[in-house]
Amino acid sequence: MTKLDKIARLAEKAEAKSAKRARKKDELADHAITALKQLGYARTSLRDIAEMSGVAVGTLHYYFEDKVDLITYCVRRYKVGFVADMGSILEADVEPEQLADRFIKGLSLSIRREAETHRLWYDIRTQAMFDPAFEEVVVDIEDGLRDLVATFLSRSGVSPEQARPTYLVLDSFFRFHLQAYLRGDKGAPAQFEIEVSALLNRLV
Amino acid sequence: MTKLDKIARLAEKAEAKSAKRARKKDELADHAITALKQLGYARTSLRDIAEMSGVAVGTLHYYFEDKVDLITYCVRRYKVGFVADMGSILEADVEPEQLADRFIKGLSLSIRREAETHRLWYDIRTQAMFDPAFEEVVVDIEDGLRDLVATFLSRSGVSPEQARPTYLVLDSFFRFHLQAYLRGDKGAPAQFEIEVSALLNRLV
DNA sequence: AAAATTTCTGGACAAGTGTTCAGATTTTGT
DNA sequence: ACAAAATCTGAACACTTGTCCAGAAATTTT
Repeated sequence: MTKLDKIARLAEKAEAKSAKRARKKDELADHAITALKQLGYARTSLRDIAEMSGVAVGTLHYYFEDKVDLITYCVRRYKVGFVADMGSILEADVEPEQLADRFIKGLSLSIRREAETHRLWYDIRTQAMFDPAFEEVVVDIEDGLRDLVATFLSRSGVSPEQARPTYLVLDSFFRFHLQAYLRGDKGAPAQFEIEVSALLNRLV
Repeated sequence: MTKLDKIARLAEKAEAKSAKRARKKDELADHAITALKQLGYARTSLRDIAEMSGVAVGTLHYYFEDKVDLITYCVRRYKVGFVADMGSILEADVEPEQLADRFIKGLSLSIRREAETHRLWYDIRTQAMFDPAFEEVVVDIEDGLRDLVATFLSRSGVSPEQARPTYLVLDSFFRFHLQAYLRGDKGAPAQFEIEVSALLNRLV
């Protein structure tokens, strides 16, 4: 075995190790999200998360720097998943006329199915107004959402420079009907579809 | 002195007393707001507020039921003031063409001058997604804001049924540029004016 | 001036917070 | 099988939190 082989072997091992660590991190994050989405950032303690994850508090600090690190990791993880999900809708080979409809339906379905997770995003986004520690993750995610809208628009034949204002409008309606849904208004997602359709038809 | 006179006198006294109490409440609330807008809901303790107000913690509980009562009182108080301020702009006798411009300028000025107070509103609005105790005040205020937009639209000759969607759009841009402004982007209010003008011109 | 009421104080309390770390346990490498 | 390294534990620490309340101080009423 040459020296180069040894080095290659070691690098492989190191990578496998850090991959394992990353998997565990994600596993912990997933449990943390289930706690966070129920209570929100400020009300969720590390002990809540530890209990939910079935580990001791110390373990959390073994994988995450501190509470902020843990939470930003969680929010980033879930929001990346959301953007990917919505992105896959846009990738599907559908007529431009049906595209807007699919996109809107995907959003309203997400209100129904992931309402609690989305409110966590709004919680963190607001926290970022007070705590610079959350600025980076919020800007990153918001950029990702804008890009998502940009690809939607470009596939619908609309100038992509409309991406930011369109994202803001979509976000506003999304948030509003999410809020109504969380208050118990079961018709909110349907209402969201109607109102956003009307708006987008004017644009597209 | 008849019996009725006595009753009238007593009623007067009672009213004066409760008016004094109300004044003191407002005075405490104003101090509380200066603390809250700097730290946000979750990070502001009653001791912070007490120190800022120059009273002991016990005094706060003498005037307010609990922390939630104190905070909802504060938010309601400041937001009523904001709606009144913006409303007075709409009352001024100006041409419908200039009205939109004035309205938008009023909003962007408020980003500049009351950025920290507005972020407190967004903080409470988000808290309401987790804590039903904040639902009532949030719905009330959001109704007030929608009505404000409704009067603006009606004075601009636009159907008032557009009030809710228009409020949502305005709110979305307001929040976004407020966030940018708080991050240090001094040009955000001007950008807000440009983007919202473009949007409203299409509508009005 | 005395009594009654309102207003205010600040210490005490129990419960909770994030973080640390010595040591137990498990996994990995040889 | 042994040693080394990684993983995990949970008690301890130093603070902070909202709330309560006996009693002092100020104000109002008689």
